[in-house]
Amino acid sequence: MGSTIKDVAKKAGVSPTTVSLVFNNRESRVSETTRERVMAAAKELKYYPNHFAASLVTKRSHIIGVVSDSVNIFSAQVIAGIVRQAKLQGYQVVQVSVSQENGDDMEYLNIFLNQGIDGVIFPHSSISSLENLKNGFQSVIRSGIPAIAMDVEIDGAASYTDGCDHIYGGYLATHHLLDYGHRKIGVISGPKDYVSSVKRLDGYCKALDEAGIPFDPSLVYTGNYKLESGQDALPYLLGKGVTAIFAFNDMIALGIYKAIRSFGMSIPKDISVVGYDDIFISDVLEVPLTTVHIPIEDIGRRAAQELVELIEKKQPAADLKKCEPVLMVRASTRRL
Amino acid sequence: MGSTIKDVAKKAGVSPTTVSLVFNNRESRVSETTRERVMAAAKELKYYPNHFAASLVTKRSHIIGVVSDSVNIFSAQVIAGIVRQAKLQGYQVVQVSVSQENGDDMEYLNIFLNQGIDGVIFPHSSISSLENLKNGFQSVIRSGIPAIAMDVEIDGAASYTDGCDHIYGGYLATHHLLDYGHRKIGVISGPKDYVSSVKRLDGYCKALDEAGIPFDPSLVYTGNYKLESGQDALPYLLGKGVTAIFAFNDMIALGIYKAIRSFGMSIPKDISVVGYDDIFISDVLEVPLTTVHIPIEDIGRRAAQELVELIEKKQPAADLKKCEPVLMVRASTRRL
DNA sequence: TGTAATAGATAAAACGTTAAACTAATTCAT
DNA sequence: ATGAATTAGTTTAACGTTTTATCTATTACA
Repeated sequence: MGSTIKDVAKKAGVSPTTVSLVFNNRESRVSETTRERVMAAAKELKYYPNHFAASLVTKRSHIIGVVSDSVNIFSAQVIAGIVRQAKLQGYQVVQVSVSQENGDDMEYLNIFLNQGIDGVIFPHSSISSLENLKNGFQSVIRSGIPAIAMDVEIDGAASYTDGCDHIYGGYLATHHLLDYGHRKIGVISGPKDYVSSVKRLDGYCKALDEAGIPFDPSLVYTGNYKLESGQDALPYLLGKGVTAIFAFNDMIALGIYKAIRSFGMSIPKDISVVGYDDIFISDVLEVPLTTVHIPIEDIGRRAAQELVELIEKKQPAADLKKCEPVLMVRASTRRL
Repeated sequence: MGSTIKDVAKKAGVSPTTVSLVFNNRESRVSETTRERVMAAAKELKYYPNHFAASLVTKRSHIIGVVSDSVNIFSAQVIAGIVRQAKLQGYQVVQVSVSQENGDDMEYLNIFLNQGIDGVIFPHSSISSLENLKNGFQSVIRSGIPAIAMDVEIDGAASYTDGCDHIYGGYLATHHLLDYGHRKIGVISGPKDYVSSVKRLDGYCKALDEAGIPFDPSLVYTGNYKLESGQDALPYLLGKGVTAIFAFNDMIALGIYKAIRSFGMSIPKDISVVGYDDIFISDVLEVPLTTVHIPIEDIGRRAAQELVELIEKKQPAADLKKCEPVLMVRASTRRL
């Protein structure tokens, strides 16, 4: 189709290697004047490097994979961030879908890896089964490709937990409820292996501790970050006599909303609710949701940045400073 | 890294060409016995073809691009469908993000195209500015690469409108409201150039016509499929004295919800609302939204299928039969 | 029986790039 | 003035496929 490096070389009166050098910014190797000559020739011939050819020899594709078997409103935003950051750093993002149904998908993943992907991200809760996630991740690790599993720690490998201070986030939410006079505060968490969930719980405990309230494990319902968790947990927690609930993400909070309605009760009159994430939905509800805001897209960006670091420097990035969650007080919590 | 076609050839006692033949399913060219021998050798050596090398000579990458500058809950689902279907047909999907800010992004798009993408999809409302969408699309078309712009018709080119019968969908929604006794029914549409919007309006008119009610253009507010449209349009339509509103998507309906609340009014007491799309949110609201359900992911799948057809057969797919929207009657509409 | 057709396999030449090793010319330190 | 170091560039050989044309048996046919 287009013109090749040779055409440019000929036109500029240099060797193909020189053209290559120019396009790969090995500035030290080529003088300013030839550099300009080459660029001019390239522009005139509408030359764009053929990445496939380059990949063939460099063994580097500048492509990273995002593995998922489902998208939700949260992971979609994370992925958007990954895509954006990747582009900035000269990488393309391909979405590798592994459908949860059939088991041979990890085989598929392997094939995929062998096709020259530079690195892989398993974004936040985008694989519905933890078992699958771990298998997939381990399979990638074995293949020697840099990989990052967001939010899940897997045998201390190149895993990663997003750069947000979720202990603080959990603290904020809980502190707010305590401040409003609540003493029995229920929790609906995410899965136990999710770092985000563990940390939010830490923050919850910390706030409780500060207020001199003993931690009661029976007030913690282990959910799965999905709407159903909220629905299922509500009756249980109501039974425990809580006056407020800290939902570890907004989807769970929505589940509470849904369930509370079916009981003919209302928020925040009968119960106060705090969510987490601040997905756009929060302020669209009849009773706007009080929630902990985190920069979701940034989290994706960080992951991408981290991965590129891993790919190019062969080592984890010097830790970026964590971003601070901020509490958005809206209408779903009330003073006792 | 892995083994090459030559290793397999050696092990199987055949030439590399033969191995290639086997892996490209040129069944006619190789006997069953050698075929098996080759496969056995390949499996033993864990051989996977190197796509970059292949692409270099075939000029085909088996990669399709999805161009977007933003994701929303709807487009995310569409994209998920694209990814899934693409995988099924042996294609990978890369997300090309074009940020709305700077104009030289179409330049970026060009570079990208020259890197060997087989086809491109501009999914549903994933480019925020129509102008940008058209520019981008045209730029792709010029480059000669098969392209599909979902929902927008662009100079009769290889564009595409999703396989849903939106006229019928618009009819369903309107008919429902008429059935409930509403006579003045407002509309908040999507952008004028969106096929989905035009069709839904057609359906609206058809239903009105059937009921013997003249079409009143002043009851149609042109929105942009976003929440703000709903908020902005509500006062206007209320002023017109409508008793019901057909929002052309659920986001608009959410905007109505938000605005109505601020007026101290309520749904469906003061006004009936029908949405469109049935994004998951619909039944999570305090007043579950009556809406027209369409199979969003399928729409993505179809687009992918269509594109692959275009790529491989060089012609539009024989038209797949359109999918039927179905009305989900919930609580946001009431009998007058 | 001899020739034509066919099935099955292969050799060699691309595809467009980069890496490694090399050369020539210039600069620099002593 | 001499040799070492530096700068700017080139030559050559990969990288792992597919394609085209070619070759060799084998089978079919008259």
